[in-house]
Amino acid sequence: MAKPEPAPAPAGTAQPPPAEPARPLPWRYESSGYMINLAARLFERALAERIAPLGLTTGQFPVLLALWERDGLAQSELVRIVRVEQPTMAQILSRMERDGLIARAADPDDRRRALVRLTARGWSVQAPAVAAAHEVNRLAGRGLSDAQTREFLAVLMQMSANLSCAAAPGPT
Amino acid sequence: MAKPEPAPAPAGTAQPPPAEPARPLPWRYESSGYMINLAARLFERALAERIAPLGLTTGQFPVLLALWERDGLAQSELVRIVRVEQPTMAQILSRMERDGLIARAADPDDRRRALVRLTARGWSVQAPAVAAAHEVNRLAGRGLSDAQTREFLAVLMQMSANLSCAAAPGPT
DNA sequence: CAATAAAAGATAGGTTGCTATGCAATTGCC
DNA sequence: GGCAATTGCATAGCAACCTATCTTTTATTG
Repeated sequence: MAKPEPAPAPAGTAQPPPAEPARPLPWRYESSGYMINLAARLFERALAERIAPLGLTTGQFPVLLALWERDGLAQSELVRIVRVEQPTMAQILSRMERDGLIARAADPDDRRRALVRLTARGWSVQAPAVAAAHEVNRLAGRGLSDAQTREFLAVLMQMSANLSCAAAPGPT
Repeated sequence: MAKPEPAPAPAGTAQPPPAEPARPLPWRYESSGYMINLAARLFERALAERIAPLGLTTGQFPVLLALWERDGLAQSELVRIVRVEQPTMAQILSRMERDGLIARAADPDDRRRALVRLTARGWSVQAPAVAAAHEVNRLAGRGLSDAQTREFLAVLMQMSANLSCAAAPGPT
């Protein structure tokens, strides 16, 4: 019947002695990729429901972070910063323009480029949106020490770097 | 001009003395949610390009893992195991059926339920697909000790548990 | 037993991600 | 100067997520 399987008991926490014959964790829970994917979806859901009242979506968030830090970037620069593919960025920017968060103006120096500028509304959501993101991070990190969180972030960075410049093993 | 920003140097690795005035890392790199989202996308890309030759996609992978472990599950059980919403599962199963990975048969005991069974092709991709996933995990974890990886997985589980039963703070 | 509630699944519509492709503007090279 | 390569962006099409809603079947309950 396949038990409900509602999140494996938080590892590292003491558990009552298992009445069952110590069923081993399914393999997936020892796979970094599987667990990262799961955690990423949970983070996204948690953020989505908190920024929806602001009229924001999760995909817009990294773009806003970049623009709040430096307004007037071109699409190609946002692509490099946010690290999504160019058509993904084009699509997100279209919706942000539609929703009045940004405006695009042609770059006079290079007519191929379109500079992205925040509107008043784009600026106005900064404080509450950042607060929502902080709250999700705080909630997720409950029960973890600062050292654990820092080490966790360091591992994430190492893994991202490992996967960044790693195409599939070419059939040499 | 916004520097290229091609992956922040892998933290924990020695870096040459910064010639620049020690520009602080943008805030996003200290956000668990941001970094998990980034890592998850990189994992997904790496897995996708390795299982594409098998005719598989990343969304099908968790479903296959569940079915390889126990064939003949109902859609609702897969939903609980894989932890996606029901319409997402329905869509993935439709494509898997279309692609000849699974077959759906009505449950004689409950005519609402449709039992999902692997086809011969669904079984045949198990070994190479699992090997591909292992390779991605191994690649991502390069330079990390076993202890680091275990601690990393424990943190991911804790965060997933924290975010699982955590709706937004009701406007009480 | 009949009416209602709950559960399983399908469908519609939206966002985010990808690849592949096409077009226009700029750059490089002879 | 002129032609090719590169760069910036848009579009089409698909997969994987989501919420909202509907139908059908089973379970509950008065």
